[in-house]
Order: sequence, then structure tokens, then C-alpha cells
Amino acid sequence: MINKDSPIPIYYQLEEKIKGQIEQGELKTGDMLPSEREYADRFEISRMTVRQAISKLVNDGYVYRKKGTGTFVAEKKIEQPLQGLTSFTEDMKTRGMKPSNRLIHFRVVPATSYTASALNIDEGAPVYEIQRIRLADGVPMALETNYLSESLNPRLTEEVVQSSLYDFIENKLNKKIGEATQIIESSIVTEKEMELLEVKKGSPVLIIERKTYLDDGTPLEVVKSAYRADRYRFMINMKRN
Amino acid sequence: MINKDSPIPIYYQLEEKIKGQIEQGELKTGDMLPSEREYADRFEISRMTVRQAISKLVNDGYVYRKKGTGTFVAEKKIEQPLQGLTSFTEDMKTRGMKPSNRLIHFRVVPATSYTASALNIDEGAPVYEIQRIRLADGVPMALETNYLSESLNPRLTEEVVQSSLYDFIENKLNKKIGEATQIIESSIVTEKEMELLEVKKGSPVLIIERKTYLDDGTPLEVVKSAYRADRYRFMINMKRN
DNA sequence: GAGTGGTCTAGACCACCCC
DNA sequence: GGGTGGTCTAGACCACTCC
Repeated sequence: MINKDSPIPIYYQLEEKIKGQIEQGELKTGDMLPSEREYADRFEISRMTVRQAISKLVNDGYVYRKKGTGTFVAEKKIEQPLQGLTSFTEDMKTRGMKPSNRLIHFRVVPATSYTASALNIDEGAPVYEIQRIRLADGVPMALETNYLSESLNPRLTEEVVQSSLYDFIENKLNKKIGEATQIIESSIVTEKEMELLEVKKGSPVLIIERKTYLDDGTPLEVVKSAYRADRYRFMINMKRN
Repeated sequence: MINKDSPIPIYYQLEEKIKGQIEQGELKTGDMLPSEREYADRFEISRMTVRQAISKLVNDGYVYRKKGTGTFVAEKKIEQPLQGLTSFTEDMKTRGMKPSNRLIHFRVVPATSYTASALNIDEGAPVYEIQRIRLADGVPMALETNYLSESLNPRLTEEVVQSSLYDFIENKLNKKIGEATQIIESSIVTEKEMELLEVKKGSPVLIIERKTYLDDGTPLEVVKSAYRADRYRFMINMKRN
């Protein structure tokens, strides 16, 4: 069950094993897990290693600990929202739809004061401005405009933005995306959005403004999107501190 | 600096100490932290204890690790959004506004099929239905309707809901709130919302549907809210997995 | 009192990075 | 080669819960 000679860390093997038992129904909601000491004995590993595995499961909401009592399988959440930060492309794939893009423009412009302060660069410094219609199964879902520093993201081309920007950033530029802050608000379509998104005048849209950071905290991009309210709902999961 | 005889765990003392140094500017963005071994030597504690402290800081985005190189202070985020799951009351206080409520109704009704499935109770079972106008500094911000199982939340009264529901749940009923999933969408006000929120016909609203769970995964409540788009923006932070 | 999770120790070997 | 974080061990004592 646990291979101590494997290059895969033991805590990770155990974590996946328990997760599997929960998903397969071998461990049901409310069941008490074997104690940490029992796992340690059974697999002849240290209790600290067991704790490392279980801690991750607690963090991900699979199980919860009760001091002096034990560790238990948490109730399954019926709807599983998007976990963590995702791109439009990843988002649509998860929802079982086929993402595509229609490029409106791809150009380099001088940073406005807002963009400059968000990206932590000088005002007027060159930034890529990428505007795209994002479609799912061929239907327009959103109008999205991205701003990225030119100097920090070389080799960005029209071809790249036809597919997935995040894929390029992570796998070609080898940068690690850390987190993002998003501001979400409700609004009514502008004239331009109305045409491009193919909706009626007065239609509601979900405006999402995202700032993405690398794992060292460097700002990566600013994105402003207008999503059709009739086609898109934003789903998130939040933890109590 | 570190008190080993204190009832406060050592890892927590160290975590707070480092966090303080970052916030005070003693450790600046990009600075390398002392190595784990150095912390261990300096405070005469185990390296595993140091790792426990630093792991929390990594999780909270204060620092990041680079394998084989060191641990570094991450760039400060300029805007700090709400961290984690909060109630309207807590939310408004954080934004520096004074929250208040106007109770529309407080009653017990039989669960609809939707409410029943969300709360994991039988259809027709009694649920509290609490509808309130939520105000900030006296201005209507949102119309909110909560549904909670009556049997699982005894002693809930009109008085309680005049202040903070979460405060009551956590401190009087001693239940631990775990997490929530939220669906956010954009819409146009209904007739009823229009009157109660004091906005014009055709105004956009942010619709938030929240399901809250206790830490063992038991559903606690279902909430449907309509926020005035001109007064409220939703801000969140998401991590890349 | 027995069992549980929470914290902590004093080591160890590894892969990785930089010089 | 020397320093770093990543993983792991085999113990220990504590507070807490349940019987």
C-alpha cells in the first residue's frame, strides 16, 4: 500500500490513499479515521509523517480533527466549485465546454497610471494590451482585456494568446503563478460590449477585475472582463479563518 | 524573544515574530529570511518547529520558499481583500462602515425542495426564514434572505438576528463554521428589491447565493442576497493550486 | 485511565542551487 | 562543496475527551 522506496513522498502516498478511500466510499461521512498512531504502526512510518498527510486533507476539507477524540470524514459537498485560481480556458474545460477566442486586438501601449501602479512599473512603460472575446462552445461569454508588462514577459505573440496565456506563462516562461485578487461587480452592458457579446441593450453583465501575482508577489497581469450574466455565474469556495 | 515556558506554542510565537518583522519593515520585500537551521540554533528549538511556523507564513502569502536557495519575503499586496469567509456585519466593519439591519420578516416555514436538499433535511421540515435589509451607515446595501434548519439551531430569535447571526452561531451555540460556497451573478432588480433597496427600475444588482457549512461539513444555512451594484463590490483572493 | 490530537525534539538523508 | 529547503524518524509530554 505504501512504498517506502518510491520517489513519491510517503506523506503524499498516504494522503492519496485516504482520499481515495473517502471517494470510493470505503470511509463514509462521519466515520472516524484510524488514529495517527495506528497509521504509523500499520505502515511502519513516523507519526509526524502521518500528520503531514492528514493535515493536507484537513486543509482541503476532506476530514476534520476533534481534539482528544479523533479525525473524521467530513460531509461531502454536493456542488464542487472551482478550486483556486483558474484561467478562462481551464474554467470552461472544467465546466465541460470548449473554449475559444476571437482576438480583437493585440498591441503594445504605454501604461496608464492605473495599469502602471497595478503592475508596479513606470507610467508610460510599454505594456501588452490584449483584447479578446472569449467563447464557450462557440457562444460569446465575455469580453476580456489583459495588460502585462512587455519587459517582464518577452516572446508574447498573437499566436500564444490564441490559446492559453497561463499555460504559456507557466510552461514556457517557467514562472510560478501565486495568487490573484478579484473585484466582482454587477453592471449594465456598454455599447461596445453589447455588440461584441451579442446581447440586448440594458442587459446585465458581471464585471471582474483581476490582478494576478507570481509566487514571489510580483504583479503579473491586470485583467478586466465583462461576462454575460445570462451565460456565466461565478462560483467560489471560502474558508472561515 | 521566544518563551519556551509560555502556554503559547513556540511555532506560533515564531510565526507572529516573523510576521511582525515583515510588517514593521525589518524584513523587506525580497529579503532572504534566516535559514531554518539558523532559527533553530538561535532560539534553541527544533528545525521541525521552525518549519511549522514558516509553513503557515508561506500559506498566508507572506513568504515563499525556493528549493535549495532559501526563504524570501514576498511582495506586499497593495489592496488587501477580505480574507476568508465573513458575515455582512464583519464585512462592513472591516470596510469601516457601520452595519445595521431592518427586519422584513422572521418566521418558520416548511422547507422547499431546494432548501431541503441544500440543508440536507426533509422537504417540508421547519426552517427559519429570515429576511433583512442590510444597511451600511444607514444606506440600504442588500436584501438578504437566510434559511436555517429549526431543529439544528434552537433558540434563534428575532433579537439575535438584529445583530450578528454568525456571532450567535459561533459563540452561543458553540458551532464551528467551516466554509461556504458562493454563486455570484449579475442581474437586474426585481420590483420588490427596487422598493426595498431604494433604486431605480433597471438597476443592476449583484446576486450572491451562499451555502455555509460547519467544519464537519454539515450544512448550516442557505442565503440569497441582492446587493446594490452602485454600493457594493465583491472582493476576493484566490490561490493557484 | 486509556486513547486522541497538539506540540516538540535532535537528529538524519536527499535533491537542489550557487559558487 | 557548502548551504538550503523537503522529507522522515522514534521518541516525548501535554490537554482534551470519553468511559
